[in-house]
Amino acid sequence: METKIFRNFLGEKGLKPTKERIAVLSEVFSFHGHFDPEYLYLRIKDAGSKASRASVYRTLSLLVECGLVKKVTRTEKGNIYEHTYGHSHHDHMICDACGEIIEFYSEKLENLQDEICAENSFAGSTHTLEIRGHCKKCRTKQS
Amino acid sequence: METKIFRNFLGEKGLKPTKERIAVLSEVFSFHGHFDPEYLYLRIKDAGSKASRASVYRTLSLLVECGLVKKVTRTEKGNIYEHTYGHSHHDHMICDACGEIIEFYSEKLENLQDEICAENSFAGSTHTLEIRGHCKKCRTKQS
DNA sequence: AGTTAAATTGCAATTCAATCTCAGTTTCAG
DNA sequence: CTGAAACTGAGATTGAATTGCAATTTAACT
Repeated sequence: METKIFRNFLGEKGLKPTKERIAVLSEVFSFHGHFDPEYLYLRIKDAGSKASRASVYRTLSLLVECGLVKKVTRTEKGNIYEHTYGHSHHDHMICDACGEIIEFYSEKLENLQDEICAENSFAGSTHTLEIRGHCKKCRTKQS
Repeated sequence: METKIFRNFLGEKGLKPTKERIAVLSEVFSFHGHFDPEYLYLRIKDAGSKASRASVYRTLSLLVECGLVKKVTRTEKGNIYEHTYGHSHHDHMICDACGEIIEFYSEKLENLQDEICAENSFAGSTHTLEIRGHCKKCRTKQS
């Protein structure tokens, strides 16, 4: 399914579904969780496919452009991505103590953000909300 | 006031309030708005003070560490900062076309986030919300 | 004021993610 | 099949950020 979407996207842009691009695509969807370009590059090699770092970067941009992948955040070590197809939108809470990442979703929150965008004549397309603090476990451990 | 806070912070860490550090500090608080390290470096030069790029970067880290300055976001062109002392909490909308940064604050949004934290037994301390899209100007320009 | 150890600076070198260049390769429409 | 256009990989390049280091500055203590 992802493949179909990607091939469609490429077709519409006059781009070609090369082995390298498909290798990147399949690897991105072969696991769950966050990743950075280098990690992905190594996984692709490991999987026996081949695609240079340059191709990984180039393909990643395409995947983001067609909405199959999202750039989650930028760290001091580079960009972090996650695949989004088949996963609904969510935001993150990150525990400063143990690093646990809790995903959450709130319809109300989404609507409120739309309202705020409208108030500012801003056409919002994506957002990132990251709440930092302490998770239940670490809260009690503290006291 | 900022100066007092910063001097205190330096004192506690056994660091020295050098001309360069103070020059960076004053320049940061001499204007309102967002900035990147290079822009700050040029402003300092312009103001007749002197501090190398290295010192600007090093001092900026200290200012973030002591809470007077906040790293707002990371763009493809580098980090963006803002001074926080004397400014209340707000979130950002960033235009993908022209890079404009719009600040906003919503009481409702804050409350809603508190609710969501409570639902997840999470003790939230800070958050970052960044909405990306197109600002009014770039919206109309597009069509 | 003078001395000295520790902190600091600036420059240049370095790092590292990301992008670009370009010659050789692959794709696919006709 | 064939050729034009699209792609690729390797290495060069970019640019923000960091670091090493010799020279300089700071400030605590005489």
